[in-house]
Amino acid sequence: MIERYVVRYFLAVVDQGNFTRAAAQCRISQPTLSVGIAKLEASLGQTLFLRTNRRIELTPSGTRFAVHARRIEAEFAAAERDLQDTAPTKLVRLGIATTLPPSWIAAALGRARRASTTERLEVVEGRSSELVALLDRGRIDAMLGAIGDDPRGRVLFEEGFAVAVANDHRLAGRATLAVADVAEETMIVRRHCEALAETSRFFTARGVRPFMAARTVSDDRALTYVRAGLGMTVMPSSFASEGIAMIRLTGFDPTRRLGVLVASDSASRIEGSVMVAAIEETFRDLHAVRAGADDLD
Amino acid sequence: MIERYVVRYFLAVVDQGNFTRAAAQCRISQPTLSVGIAKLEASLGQTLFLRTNRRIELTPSGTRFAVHARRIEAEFAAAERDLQDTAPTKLVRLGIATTLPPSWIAAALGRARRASTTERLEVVEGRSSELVALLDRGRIDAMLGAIGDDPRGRVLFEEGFAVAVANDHRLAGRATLAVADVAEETMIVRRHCEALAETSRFFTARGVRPFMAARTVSDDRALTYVRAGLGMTVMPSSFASEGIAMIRLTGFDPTRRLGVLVASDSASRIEGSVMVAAIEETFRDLHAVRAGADDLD
DNA sequence: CACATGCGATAGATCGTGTCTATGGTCGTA
DNA sequence: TACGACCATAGACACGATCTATCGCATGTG
Repeated sequence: MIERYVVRYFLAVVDQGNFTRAAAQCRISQPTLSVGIAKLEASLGQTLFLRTNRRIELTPSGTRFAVHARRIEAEFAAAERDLQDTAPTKLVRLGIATTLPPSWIAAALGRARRASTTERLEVVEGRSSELVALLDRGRIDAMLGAIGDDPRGRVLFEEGFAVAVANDHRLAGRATLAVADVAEETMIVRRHCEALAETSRFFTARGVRPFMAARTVSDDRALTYVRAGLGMTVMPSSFASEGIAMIRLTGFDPTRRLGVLVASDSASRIEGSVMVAAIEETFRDLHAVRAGADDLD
Repeated sequence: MIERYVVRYFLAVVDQGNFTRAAAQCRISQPTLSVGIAKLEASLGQTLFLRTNRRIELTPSGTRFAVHARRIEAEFAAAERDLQDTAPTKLVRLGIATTLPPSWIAAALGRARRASTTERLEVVEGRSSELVALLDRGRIDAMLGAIGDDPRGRVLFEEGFAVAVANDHRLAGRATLAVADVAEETMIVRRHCEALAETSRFFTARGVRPFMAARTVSDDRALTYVRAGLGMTVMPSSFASEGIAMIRLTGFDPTRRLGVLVASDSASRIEGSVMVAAIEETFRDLHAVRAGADDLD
């Protein structure tokens, strides 16, 4: 009996023309997809793809099946859409970590709003660790932020940390910085930073103790200080912005894994959420753009 | 994400108007179906059925979903049919136990032949135990016969054993027989009978030792002997036939479970087989008819 | 030619979840 | 009041969808 998931695998291969990319699109591993297609072919008694080593080709049977597959998926989608429309407005309580760039959050929320009128979004701010606690207590349905290696989480991307200096700073042109370069510099402490502990350990281990000119829990404030020339600070690479140069510090490479975490008991409600999907998409896109522009991580 | 199997569950409920019967139709347990429907409703954010205690009713959303569900199933079916038609003729090597009534086998094979022209059937005869061995060695794809409590098997029905006597025998009119009734009778031994061991144990345990007038491995021969008045014999109830009366022997109630067993490695090839399905159907029907006509088991 | 790279298939282990049995709750009916 | 018909819930189990690791096979590239 053909199940829907293999139909999705099949269409992914048709769309991507390649098993590996198709697997990525379905968010499964390549072997899983391979097995799935094999199973489909077995239960139809037909070969659907010709695997020449350079590219995948549809067999005649494959082409024929593609028509049905498209209709099947379309019909599922139609059913979901149709029923979704009349579903009572559902509330998604989303926690968003304050350590995400505000511009990204703005973009994501805007896109989420445009994505659906049948869902209401309720945003709760907080540090990632606080949000996880809220999630466990059932106060929010999902969270977006640093998720560490929590097995329940889905990673959207991973990013490194770098030193933010003002564009007119004497070190602004440098591609990388050594510890010695910053030893005599003035720094600003972002007290809420996920990598704060690791940062101070990094410096003390190397016998370096820069002067701390300010301590803040606001990223905006920290960036303002940097732009004003008060000092430099360590931030996630994604905070790159106007008037600021992000420079990698050699030997210092903690990373944070940004992604979503869904409360197990609200999983079914969140699953089909267009808004959450839109938000995830936005973050992935934004990261892709940034990663293309410079490659700090 | 709605999977196909829940759509099938949904349609079964719509068709049967009742969770319990729907579960039976899907060959799953009632709780499984309950959970499945609940899952479907959750992921659509809609109640699909009104469970009043006496009957199940579709909600408006349910009615709407039913339209899509029907289309989805139709499309899956169309895909399977479409591709099946051009699939290379597939060979189903089916083992059939000799302890099944020949008339049933004839009916089943006839219906199987009419069911499909894209499958070829190769029949191997043998005792159930021999067929299991062939199955394990990969020499046949499936077998039909007594399957005991093999967990791999699907039971079609269960039947008891009874004493076959000629219609003109002095005991022919009796509803049941006691051990004493047959103590002085002449019996015919069906050496290949699944219940042979149990039968002799039954008699010896009661200190009864009927005269054995013949030993045979052919059911036809045994029936002929019985009709000819040579003696009586113990057979599965399904062997009831013209000129023979089947009488239950009180205190003697071994049963045999008739069903199909599919080789695990050819499961995918057999799964969609129209012929195997037709054969199963035939046996179920025949058993139902017989069970309705008389109730020996 | 040797080596690297990209891609799909296979094998074995793991884990999620579909399925089961057992049981409870709620109506109707005798 | 007891019983039967029916669906929901809970906990256990088992299968299979999925994963990681690895192989084999082509095709480039120095």
